[in-house]
Amino acid sequence: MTISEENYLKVIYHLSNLSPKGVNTNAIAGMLDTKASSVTDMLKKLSDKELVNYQKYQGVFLTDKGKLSAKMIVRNHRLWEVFLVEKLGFSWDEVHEVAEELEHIRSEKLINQLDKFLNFPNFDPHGDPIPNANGEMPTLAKQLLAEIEVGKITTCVGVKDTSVDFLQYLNKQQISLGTNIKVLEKEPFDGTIKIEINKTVLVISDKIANNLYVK
Amino acid sequence: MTISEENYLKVIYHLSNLSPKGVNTNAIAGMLDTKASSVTDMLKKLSDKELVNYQKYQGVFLTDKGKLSAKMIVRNHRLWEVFLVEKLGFSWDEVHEVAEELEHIRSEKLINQLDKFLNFPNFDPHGDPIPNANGEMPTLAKQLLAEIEVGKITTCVGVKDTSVDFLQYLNKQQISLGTNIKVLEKEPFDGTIKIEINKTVLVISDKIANNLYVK
DNA sequence: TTTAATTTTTAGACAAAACTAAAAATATAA
DNA sequence: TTATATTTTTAGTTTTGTCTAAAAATTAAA
Repeated sequence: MTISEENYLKVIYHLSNLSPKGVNTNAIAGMLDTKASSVTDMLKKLSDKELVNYQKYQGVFLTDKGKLSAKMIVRNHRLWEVFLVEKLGFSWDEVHEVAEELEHIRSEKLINQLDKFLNFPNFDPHGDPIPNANGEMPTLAKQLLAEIEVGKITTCVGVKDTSVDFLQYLNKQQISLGTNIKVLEKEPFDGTIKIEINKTVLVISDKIANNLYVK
Repeated sequence: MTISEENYLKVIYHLSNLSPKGVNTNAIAGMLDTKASSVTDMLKKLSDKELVNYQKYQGVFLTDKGKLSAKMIVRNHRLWEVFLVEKLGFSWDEVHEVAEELEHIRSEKLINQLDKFLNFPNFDPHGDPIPNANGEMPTLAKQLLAEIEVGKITTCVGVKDTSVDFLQYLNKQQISLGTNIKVLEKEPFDGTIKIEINKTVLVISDKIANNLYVK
């Protein structure tokens, strides 16, 4: 499997969670920053290899084989992210780009030994679950901060948006995985929320509250 | 720079130590398992990028720029080899293939943090020197075992041939970096040498003795 | 339901890096 | 020194993954 094929599989995997009735050609093109015609070409190739079920104009689905391949790439990506943060001192907003390259290194032994070296982590630095060697995903009941009632205290366990801008905003506000957050007040008019973190009171927008996972 | 370009630079770098009057097209083709015509094409491209000095039919030299690039690839390769052995439990005959992929990951921060994480090692698991971030190479006075006088005790510090077969032969004989070797007897007729390792007496061929570095 | 807009696919082309086969240059041997 | 062998280069293809432009299918709107 080429790196390009792996990137398509990964994107289709992520998109199929959002659109369970077939992933659109345009959506894939958007994620990979390429043209729809290129996507069509690649879907034919992936289909020939039985990694996807593809019918012209009808969107695409991963086969079981394709899904497992995609999960292994996600596993690689997330394990490398843990390594970069825990062992090499990267911050959570710096790891994505490098992990995009490292995820394509082809060695079962490498990734399984890395997993062991990191003590079989269940979640990556953004709180996303890491598939195990069989492709099984750990689960964690989590909610968006926007859904928490006033007065409750919760703990940050993940981010929905993993963009550098959002992560750096969280750094600035001293919010990271494990941070305790108390919901003080919700403004119905615009959805802003007043919260308390480490004895500091802070007002955050609904956009922030809808991208932070808590438990 | 593409991965292919990097591989050419690396090979030219290794070969220029052996043939200081310009590296042959055929030699490069042999190392990269490709055809001479492909090499010619690539030499033109590397020449356009000022990574090599290339004159038709006259062999090729690395420019300073090319030499530094090559050293950085070698640095990456050897640091990853140290990581694989020291942290992930690989043996010295298993690391080369994976390091061939890891060496192409493009991130200054990654490699410099890895270097730090590994405690700035000077030599890789085969005893080869690791260039520092400026491209400077540590040196170590070493000799081939074949050159050692009868009666002397030396320590294994490296291998010249890093092939899997040779490394596994050494595993079988319990020879690794740091092993003490006493030269008991040399047979002038065929160059075989009788040595003592850990109180065990062993006869090795001249081929072995000419591929083991000692100090 | 017919028309318009959007999405997707096809057809044909291109760049990178390889290949084959033939030509040119260099090196070796008679 | 001429002839032969070897090495290297050129010329022309191929494959992978991309692109543009145009055609076809689907979806949305009048």
